[in-house]
Amino acid sequence: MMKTKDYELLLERKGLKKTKVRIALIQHFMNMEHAQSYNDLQAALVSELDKSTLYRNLTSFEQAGIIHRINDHTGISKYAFGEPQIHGNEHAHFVCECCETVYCMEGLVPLQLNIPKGFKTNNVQTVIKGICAKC
Amino acid sequence: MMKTKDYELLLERKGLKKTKVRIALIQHFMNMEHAQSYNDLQAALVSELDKSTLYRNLTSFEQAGIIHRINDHTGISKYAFGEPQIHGNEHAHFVCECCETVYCMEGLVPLQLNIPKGFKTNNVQTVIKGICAKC
DNA sequence: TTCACAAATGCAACTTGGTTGCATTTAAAT
DNA sequence: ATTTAAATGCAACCAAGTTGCATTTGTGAA
Repeated sequence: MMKTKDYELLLERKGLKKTKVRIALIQHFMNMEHAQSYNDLQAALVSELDKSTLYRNLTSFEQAGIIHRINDHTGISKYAFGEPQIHGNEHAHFVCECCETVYCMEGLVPLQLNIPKGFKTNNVQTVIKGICAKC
Repeated sequence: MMKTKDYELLLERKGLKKTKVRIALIQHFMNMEHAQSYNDLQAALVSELDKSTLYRNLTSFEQAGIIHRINDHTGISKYAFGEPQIHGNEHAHFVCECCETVYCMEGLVPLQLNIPKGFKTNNVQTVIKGICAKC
């Protein structure tokens, strides 16, 4: 997929400084296929990363479109590589009720709702709960 | 719709004691057309209700199917009268990006996702963000 | 009606995800 | 090498929600 050093190009393109923390973070996101919580990240990035630094970088990355934030209805935000918009529509997320892993589901969400008059839809977010292939 | 004292029948039927707090709570839910946050409830139920009592009752009510909990992706749970299951499918929720009001949307959510092999879907929750009729 | 018991309440203390203010450090442009 | 704005780390903080425990209250049986 991505060549070595592509994360540096990514940071450059977004006008973000290439700091140690950011490079470690972005590499980790590229290696993980599942969404990561704050705790996942803190545990994975061995070198005791500061809480506020981590959260601030997650926010920067999200704003830059490097990662997207996922709310899996546990109240705890998770983050995954890539922008939420795929083909102009948001993708759905699958939350395993057993292992709590969050998967990004490719494929559009065809949705025909009867929204009442006067309501303007901006975006639709779908969370699917169930049991994943591993459980 | 509901006759006077129906909330008492509701509590009885669910095997819940008819306490002052519960009667006030359930009446409030019946009068409110929109989802209520902890703060909404605390502000509405004038008689300084205890935090843990309120949360515990919200949990009981949810388990009994009197109310349902809604996650509108702000990280703050909201609660609305009624069960989430309508015709065997969960209804969608509309969150106004302006006034933050959460509306329960009637009507099914027809959904055709390509869930990968080995994934078992239990339920689907949809949050629609946009601008409501009042804003 | 009263008695007894389980369940509900209220209080305080705690947990946790996330934020903020500020001094120090560092990336990178000149 | 110098400068400067942005990033980091630390501590203190905030808010949503939970827990343990003593007290009160609803309810069913005597």
